[in-house]
Amino acid sequence: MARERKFTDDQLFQATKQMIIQDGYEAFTFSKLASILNVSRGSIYKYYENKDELISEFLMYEMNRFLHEFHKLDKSGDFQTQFELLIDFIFEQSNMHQVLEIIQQIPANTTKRVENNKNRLNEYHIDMYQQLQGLIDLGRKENIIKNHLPTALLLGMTFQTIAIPNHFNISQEEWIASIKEVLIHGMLKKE
Amino acid sequence: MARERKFTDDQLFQATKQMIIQDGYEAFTFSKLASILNVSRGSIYKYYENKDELISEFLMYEMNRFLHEFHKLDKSGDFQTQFELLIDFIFEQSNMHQVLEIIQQIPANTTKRVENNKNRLNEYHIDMYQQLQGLIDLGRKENIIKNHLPTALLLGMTFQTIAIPNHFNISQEEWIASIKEVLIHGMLKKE
DNA sequence: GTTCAAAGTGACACTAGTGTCACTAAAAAT
DNA sequence: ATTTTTAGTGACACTAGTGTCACTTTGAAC
Repeated sequence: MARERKFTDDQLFQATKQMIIQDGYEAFTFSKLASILNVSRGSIYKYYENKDELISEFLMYEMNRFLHEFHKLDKSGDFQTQFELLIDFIFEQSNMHQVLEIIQQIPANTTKRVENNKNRLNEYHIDMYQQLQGLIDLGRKENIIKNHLPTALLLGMTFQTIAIPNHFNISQEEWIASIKEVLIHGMLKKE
Repeated sequence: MARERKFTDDQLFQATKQMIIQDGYEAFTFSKLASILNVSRGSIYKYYENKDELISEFLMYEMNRFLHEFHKLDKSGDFQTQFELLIDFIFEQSNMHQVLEIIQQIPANTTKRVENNKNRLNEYHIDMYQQLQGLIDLGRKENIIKNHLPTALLLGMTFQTIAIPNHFNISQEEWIASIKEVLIHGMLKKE
């Protein structure tokens, strides 16, 4: 086995996540990462040829973790129950939103490993989207969702809610309950 | 007046906008800007000490333009009319969303001119927020908005809708109409 | 204890950006 | 035509990052 490693993949990915969530893709550098991990920059190149490769591996890792949690969600209730569980889940995994946005920023023209990861990330994304589509379809089968609203919009609006800045520090509980209320029944009182 | 300028502020801001919308704050460089404007990098330093200063001036310019348009909106109708006009307006000005996000990314510890601009941008932001708050208050006075929903959330959800990716290229018209429908009445049919 | 394979290092050459400044160019004022 | 004033230039020194590689370190296997 030879020499012991000074850092695990988990440590590396955790540090990467923190850097990316805080400052975004561009601000991520091997230098900063190396200093967080207390190793020399050169040692990271033993495992990743460059930044794009490292980040694409990180995204695979995060995506796997996320999908694993996602699949554990209870799929037995009716539409509204499952929809509310989904929103709770999205808020539990709130920084996943920032992580997923990074996928778009990986440039083309890199190594095969990166291209490979990008393709697999896309497949994962489609897989997840299909499951969510299944949830909306359930609502349609129950005949409670307005027929003319596009599925893509309903999912988009749902996911986008986690990016709304809560400047006034309204409690998480009230915040989430209000989001559910608006998405499901709208902001206006019933006449 | 001496020698003629090779580029106007408008040209400079337009090029800046394009670069920032396409690639974000970090990717903006004096080198690229200079090459778009067909001047030497050095000449831009005649007007702006550095990137932060240039971008903060650009944001002032954009914000002024945006607020000017905003103030022209018809404020005479009832809540629902004005709200729908607001959403139409937001989509007309859709890249303003990306522009506003840049404000957060200007670092601290720069020149006084930058600090000054940041403060004024904040004031503008508050000004706009108060007007929007006025709109929500109108809805409350008309007694048609559910009382328990926080104003900040309603505005947040409204503004966030422009960032929803329309991957399936649903027509702008249908997209906006659906957003209005969900925000106002929710995704579920009335029982 | 020797060997050897993998982990880690730090110096090197390179790139792409920054900010400055003495200098040149051009248009307006005299 | 000369002067003045401002616009613009490009070379210079600097910084912060990249990717590489010969070399050192370490721990397990023999």
